[in-house]
Amino acid sequence: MTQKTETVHAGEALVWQGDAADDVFEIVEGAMRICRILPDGRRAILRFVFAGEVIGLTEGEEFSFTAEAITTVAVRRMRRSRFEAAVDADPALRREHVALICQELTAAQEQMVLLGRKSAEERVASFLVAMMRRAGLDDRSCAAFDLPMTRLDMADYLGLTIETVSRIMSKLSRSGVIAAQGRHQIRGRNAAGLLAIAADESAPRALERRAA
Amino acid sequence: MTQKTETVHAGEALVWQGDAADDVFEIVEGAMRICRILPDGRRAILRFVFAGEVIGLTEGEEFSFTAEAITTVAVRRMRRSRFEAAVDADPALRREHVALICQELTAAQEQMVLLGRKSAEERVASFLVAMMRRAGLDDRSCAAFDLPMTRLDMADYLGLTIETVSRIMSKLSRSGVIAAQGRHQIRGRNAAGLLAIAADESAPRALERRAA
DNA sequence: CGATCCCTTGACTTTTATCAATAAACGTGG
DNA sequence: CCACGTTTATTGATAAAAGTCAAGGGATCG
Repeated sequence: MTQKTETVHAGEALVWQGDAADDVFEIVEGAMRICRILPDGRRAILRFVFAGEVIGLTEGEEFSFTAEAITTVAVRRMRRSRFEAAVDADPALRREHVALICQELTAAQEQMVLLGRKSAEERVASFLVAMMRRAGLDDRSCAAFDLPMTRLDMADYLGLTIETVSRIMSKLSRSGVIAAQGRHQIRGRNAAGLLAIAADESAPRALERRAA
Repeated sequence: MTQKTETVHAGEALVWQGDAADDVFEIVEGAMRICRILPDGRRAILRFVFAGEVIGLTEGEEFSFTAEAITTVAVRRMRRSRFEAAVDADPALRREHVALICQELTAAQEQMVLLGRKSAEERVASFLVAMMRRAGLDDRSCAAFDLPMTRLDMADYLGLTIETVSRIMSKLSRSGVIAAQGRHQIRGRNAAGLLAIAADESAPRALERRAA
């Protein structure tokens, strides 16, 4: 069961946009970024992938993105054909497969709201909240959590520039909402404050409900 | 086979964010918008849905969005439980189901790039190209196509304001790339020009390929 | 310990949003 | 079918937010 893993060093690519999508990968350890590049070089990061998550679930013939290691990464590689056959054969696996894709879609939708309608400060706060939760921290916790990616990665994920991200991180530190411990570790100091800044949807259903 | 359809009039909601997601809908005729609202009232449109497309494929317990009719819409309603059972029972249907979800995810990813990294003009041009293609028009065609949604809908979909959308539509008209025929119909006059403005990724793989 | 890379901060510019005033399209009823 | 009222869109002037350019400061890694 414990299959061998491959190592991808920080900064190296696991797959390139345009490569034949013959494999599916499970991240065993570390963090990766999923990028897409515009013709003139602008970069968008579609998502970050952490240990336990899967890359390549929904690809067609070719990968539509480049996947690069942020830290040293350990991955398990599976032949797509074998993977798909296994999923197809097992109803439980099938359900899990669909659930994973749906989760990815849900995350993408939240990101569209963030990119389309939130201010720079709200974007950074939302991102920090998401990272905090991913680390398994409670919304009231003040424990530290990692931010393995660079400011540039954050900027390309949040649709901002590195300078804007940096300024907002500084501002949040100054106002005591977070406390930076080096560049890649944050201690939440006031998670409620972060949450308030994030402007996250608590669905004001009543407000919208005018017509039947 | 030809089940009865329900009618949703322009401006009415088919489902509300927060409603129990007990049904799946197929749009038979017309166009809808899928919206999410932030607590302070800001609105994001996640996608537009046209005839032949399905709403509610990936929802959990509750709908995470509000679906409103842009034009008069005819929908076929299916009980989710029946729908899921049918999909689960038929391998071909299962594949189609997964393919549809993947398509939605692909669209969401392209939208993330648009919202995160494209200028206002590029966003509008990309949108017009997409609408042109959806209408079945060739990239060299100069036929007219419909834009059923309002400028506000476009703005909320593209992460812009109504004024910016309007200004850019005017600019594209002035420069002869499109020709407006009323508010809701566009004649492409120079699809290549639109395409060039759209800054769409033609994956410059070679450029990026530095490291092994 | 030194070199590099990444990040931070400041000054200034650009883009897009906001506010406000028309103007054009649409729908309704006469 | 036309006139009117309403809604939606356009345009202009101004403001705000974020981007760009540039200089320095801190981490981090051999």
